[in-house]
Amino acid sequence: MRRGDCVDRWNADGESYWTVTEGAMMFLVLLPDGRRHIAFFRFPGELLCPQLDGGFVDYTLQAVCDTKLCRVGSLSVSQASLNGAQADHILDTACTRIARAGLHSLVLGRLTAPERIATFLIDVILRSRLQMEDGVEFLLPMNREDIADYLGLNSETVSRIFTRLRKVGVLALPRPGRAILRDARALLEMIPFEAVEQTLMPAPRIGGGQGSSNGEFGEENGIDRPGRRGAH
Amino acid sequence: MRRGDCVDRWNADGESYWTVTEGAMMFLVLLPDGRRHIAFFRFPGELLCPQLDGGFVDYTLQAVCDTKLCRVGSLSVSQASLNGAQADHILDTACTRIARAGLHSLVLGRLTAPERIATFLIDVILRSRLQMEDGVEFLLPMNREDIADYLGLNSETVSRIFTRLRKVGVLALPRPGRAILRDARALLEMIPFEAVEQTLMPAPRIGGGQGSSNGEFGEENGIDRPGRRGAH
DNA sequence: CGAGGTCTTGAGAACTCTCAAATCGTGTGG
DNA sequence: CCACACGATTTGAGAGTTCTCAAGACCTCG
Repeated sequence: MRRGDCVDRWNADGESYWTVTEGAMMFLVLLPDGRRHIAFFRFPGELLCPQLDGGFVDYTLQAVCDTKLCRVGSLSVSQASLNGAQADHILDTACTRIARAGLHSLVLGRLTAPERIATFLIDVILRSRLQMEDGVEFLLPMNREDIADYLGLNSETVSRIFTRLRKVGVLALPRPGRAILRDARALLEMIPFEAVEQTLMPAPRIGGGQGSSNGEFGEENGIDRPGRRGAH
Repeated sequence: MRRGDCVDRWNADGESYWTVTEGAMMFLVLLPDGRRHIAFFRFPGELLCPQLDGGFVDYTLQAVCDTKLCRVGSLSVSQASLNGAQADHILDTACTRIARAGLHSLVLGRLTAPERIATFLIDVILRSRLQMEDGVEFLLPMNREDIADYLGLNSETVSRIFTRLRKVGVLALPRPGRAILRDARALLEMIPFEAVEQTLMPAPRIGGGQGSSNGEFGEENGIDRPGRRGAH
């Protein structure tokens, strides 16, 4: 798919789901008066599933850039049709999304524009399975307006902040769609969270798959208890 | 419990969950620099469950006012320990929360202060199982600051908008903690959504919820490519 | 090399916030 | 029962961040 191509209501039969293989997808909401809002981006490896993504009356799921999807299955997200491991995986994905969504509300409700951008960049890097280290290069396929609509800003503000980050030496933007982290520490210091990793990449919370640092997929499904989680 | 009382990390054993019986609870996040954020409120009948509510490193679950909780059980939210109906219910709750959270992101990211307040009030009324009709009286137990921290505003702004709503005859506030809807139509017209009920009160989407009347499911299929749809 | 779109930059406006003070309401103690 | 004290709410004035509108620069693609 190319930028702007849609997966229309993306559930032919109400049950299909996909993963992103390459590129990125965005979930776009358009208000009657034209305001635009992007509810989330999905990167390679992440699941697209109507039941776990929905909640809007009007939306489209669009490709951010050249993107490939892989149809995982036509699966009723219901206990009746899942085996235990599948059910736990679905449920864990759901919980991770609740966590992410809650964090995003905090970002939109309480962070300044620069803080939102910094949080966004760190999130992109971590979800790309990269380290927060100087020199890492990462994909940033969405344009300024997409980022703005995701962060509750406008594109000019996003642009100004990117410019500032470039001038301060935090970030380099060698070509569109691509970015290099130049000063990881400075970027981390821009955001008002302490436990960044745990905050942005919530650990699985269902069925005990505790070791995985991969927020989106808890491929483990043992049934032992991780005990109390979170910072105390 | 009285206002401010906490359910500390509310999962002694990591597995308990409750419902609110009376009053209201709020999920409070405090940033290191003192900024306050309320991720959600829970009203009577709604479920409190760490796995389905979490995602923050630091939070407290506090009573908004005099509140009673009822412990539903000590239940592992995992396929292994649930029967089919329970699992579907948990999963459906999770999906509803994803939906709500997505909507809340839109509210915080793209709505003006008066729109946020109007959306909030309508949400409170609908979740109290009341109709959007002139004259309905409803509980509004949270104070201005709580509302502000939930909506990404500050308490003075909330207060100003409430005052305006009172003067315009949309709302009456006979006593703290209680409100009367005077002009339902006017309140509805303040918000930029069309299908208010479906937007604010998402229908169940697990286990047969699919065929329902809202336009959420079951249209055409799969991936379409209407050329490029991103550019206007 | 030209066209179209994206990104950048600037100037002014708008909305919301901050700080401050007055008012209101409730609970307490005399 | 009344006075007082404390917290919550309201209101005002000014400041600040972000938005809007606009124009120019840049880049990619044909």
